Amino acid sequence: MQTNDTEPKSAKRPAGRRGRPSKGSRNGDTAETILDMAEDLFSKHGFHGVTIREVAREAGVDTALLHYYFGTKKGLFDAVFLRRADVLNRDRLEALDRYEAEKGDQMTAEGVIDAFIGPVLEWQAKGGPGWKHYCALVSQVNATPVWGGETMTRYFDPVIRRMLALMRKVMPAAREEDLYWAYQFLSGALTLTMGETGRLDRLSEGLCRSGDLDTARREMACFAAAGFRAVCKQG
Amino acid sequence: MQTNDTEPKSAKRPAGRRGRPSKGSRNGDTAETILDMAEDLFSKHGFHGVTIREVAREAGVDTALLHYYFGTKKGLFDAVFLRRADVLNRDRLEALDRYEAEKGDQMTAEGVIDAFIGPVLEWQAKGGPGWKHYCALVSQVNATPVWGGETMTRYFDPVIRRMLALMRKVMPAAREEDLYWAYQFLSGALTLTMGETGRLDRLSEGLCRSGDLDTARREMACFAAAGFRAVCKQG
DNA sequence: GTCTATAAGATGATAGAC
DNA sequence: GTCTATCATCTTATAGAC
Repeated sequence: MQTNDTEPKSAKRPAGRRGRPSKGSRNGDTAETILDMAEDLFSKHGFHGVTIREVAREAGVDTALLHYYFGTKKGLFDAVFLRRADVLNRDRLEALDRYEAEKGDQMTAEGVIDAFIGPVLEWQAKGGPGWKHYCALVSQVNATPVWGGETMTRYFDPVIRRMLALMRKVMPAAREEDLYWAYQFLSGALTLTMGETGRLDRLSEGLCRSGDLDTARREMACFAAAGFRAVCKQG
Repeated sequence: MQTNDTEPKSAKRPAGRRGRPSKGSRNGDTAETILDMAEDLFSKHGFHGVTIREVAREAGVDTALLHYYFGTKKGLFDAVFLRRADVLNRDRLEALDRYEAEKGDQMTAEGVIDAFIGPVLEWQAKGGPGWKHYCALVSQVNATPVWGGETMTRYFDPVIRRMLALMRKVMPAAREEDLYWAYQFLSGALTLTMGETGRLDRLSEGLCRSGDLDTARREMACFAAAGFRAVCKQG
């Protein structure tokens, strides 16, 4: 229905229960449409702020169908969260690997951070509305106590560990604690940017746009690289 | 009930409708107890994840009383959010003013940022559980689309503008866009830290603790100051 | 696969007694 | 101030027809 999400790579389809529909609604995949609508609504109102009736209405189906595909409301949410996590993880690991292979011991903090944040901001900018919604959802989950932290850990820790491994090569004398704190600040900067809340636009009275993700990427790499170096007493 | 919130300054009491209770429950201020419980629950589950019945039960009163004091559920939420915002804004403006008065044109980026984040992390560390809940709540609201951004703007913009004004004095040649982007990254770092989600603890396998706010303050000032300088091409 | 019908309970809010 | 009682609505979820 709105999944024009085929820019950097190609999406997966880990549907809640089945894979192939065949008839009925004129579009290709009903489960996918449900996920798109759920993604949109969850990203705007959070898990508790959305009812499965709203999702069903937006998707043009009955609530019973959501239960058929995803079991429970939580099952629907998890399916939404998982769908793009795989794509994101693959692209980010690939970007970090490629960067290391290219530069070897010529790597810089800027380069590592750019490889880490690049795929995210790329999808957010060019992946269509679905990806924008997904990024906003991740931004919210990251700020949700207890289960939000656990969810982020479960899905995204490997990429973060890979990034930190590269950063250790760039700054061999860095203390471990400093690296972790610096990562936390980068994480906050990235997830807030993924929210595109429009706060920056209002604050700067239109001078900056939250949606200008090329600028965000450049500025964030510069800001965070300097931050890493300072905190880790390097350069 | 749990408001041992008298460390840096003293709290205000902008109760929803009345000021003075007189009899009934053995504690001093019923409305304040309701606010404490609502603050706790909202900070853990978000606005939609909490029912006024739960708040009433935790506070040991009937739901009708919540409506008596705060009108609607949204009214209750706003009262929670406003209660400590005044205290926070006063302290932060004061800290920035004091820093400028002390240092004049000897100010540094580190110093400005420390004055900006100091009062927040101070309350979070030493203000008791109520302040911890409040900080986690702000962290979530900051990541909430549309109304979250508007809420943050409404309550906290003056402090931010004051901080940016001082930063302009420290770095007179900085471009405005760069200042705003740098602020956004600092904001993300600060609000994520205010969440104390425990994510850092898990990621670092216990090496760093989210609740170690003295370290957070020191590292954040160092990280963000270097970031500001780099992005604004100064120093 | 998709829908109708409905169970079984929770929700925000109000009127009015004390 | 505080509670009891209640309304009208909405909630997730399931059974079963087509």
